[in-house]
Amino acid sequence: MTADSGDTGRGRGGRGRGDRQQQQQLLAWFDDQQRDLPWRRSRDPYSVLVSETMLQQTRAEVVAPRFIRFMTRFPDLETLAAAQPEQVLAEWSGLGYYQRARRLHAAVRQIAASGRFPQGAEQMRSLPGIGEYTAAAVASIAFGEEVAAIDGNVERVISRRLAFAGDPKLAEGRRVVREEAQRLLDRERPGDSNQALMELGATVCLPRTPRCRHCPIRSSCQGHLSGRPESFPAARRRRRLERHRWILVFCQRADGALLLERRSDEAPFLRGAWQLPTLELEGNGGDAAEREARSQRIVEAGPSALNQWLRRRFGGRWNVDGELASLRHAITYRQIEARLVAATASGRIAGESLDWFQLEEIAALQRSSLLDKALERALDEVSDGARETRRYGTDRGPVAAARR
DNA sequence: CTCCTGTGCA
DNA sequence: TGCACAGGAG
Repeated sequence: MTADSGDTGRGRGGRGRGDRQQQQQLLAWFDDQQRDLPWRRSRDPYSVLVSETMLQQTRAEVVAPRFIRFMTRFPDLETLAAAQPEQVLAEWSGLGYYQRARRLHAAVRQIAASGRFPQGAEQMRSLPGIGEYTAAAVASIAFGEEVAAIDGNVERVISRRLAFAGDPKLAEGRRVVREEAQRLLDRERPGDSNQALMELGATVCLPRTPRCRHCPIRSSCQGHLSGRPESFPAARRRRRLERHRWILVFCQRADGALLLERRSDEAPFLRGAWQLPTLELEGNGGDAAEREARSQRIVEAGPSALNQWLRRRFGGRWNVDGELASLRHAITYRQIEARLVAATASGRIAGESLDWFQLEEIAALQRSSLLDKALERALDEVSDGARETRRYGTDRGPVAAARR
């Protein structure tokens, strides 16, 4: 549903005249400049499915001879369906990603059993190994379905075309890219439109060095017009920040010794490091009891609940005196928001990974900089007076000194 | 969204 | 040796 009923605008999902012109320029370029690749000689859905599966993981030049071999050995869907998995894997050998070969085989067997190749992208999606991209590619190329096939190349081409500042992998970016890719589809030749965009990405709109002078649609490309096409797509955000909320317990004995806890060797990070006794309220650490504590929201229930939790975890009797400070600490993509509380303990404290240390001994331990940070803050707060400050001195203190 | 898979590259 | 990639799956 669209188009040229006199409107030049680009209402959402609609097509303006400019789109039509870009489509034609893109197709003309593709007709003229496309590489001669073996899978482009047939629109048979099975053949398209095989090539798309191979191309998911391997460059076209490498795939070309292997595709020919594969199609010689398994020329049609029924032949492949009848083959043993070992035969298929043997033919796939050297291409890697054997799980994909197994899924292709399983999908082909399902299709053969059903007696008919699924006619649309939507139906194909339910087959093993066929995701959004592959379904759209096969449906558009083999069946002329008007659906954009978005692979990494298309994502880059469109991001540049729009000078899109966001991350095309994220939900909003995916939507933006899909809508624009959809606009560039020619209704008569959606398969060629899709392939043209992918070809453009593979040969012209290259990741590092776009060759804009060779691009058939540069006149409408915002990235090109911006003068810095290579800066799109925007650098992908690093791994999503993991947020952790911890409570650090500062517990100092009358003789000045501090209670420390050694992190498990199986901890997701900071393995084996000594730290203040720590409650991990949020994050993926902690043992079973700790996860239970989280689920019961014990800490939100107040200090007495915290006392109980400490007793359960470490034994003895606990009394949380108050909050000393809150601090932030970042370790690569993990961000720790820590509340530092002071507590006193009495009775027998249990645990093999729990021990008392004099301040001078701490410097020799394996510890994270979070411990140092916390100790400085804690000693600072606790001293609360010139005499005490001189005694532990955050600047001259053994911990700070050892770190230098 | 987050994880996973092998591969290829730095 | 660790990370980026490129899709699919859960």
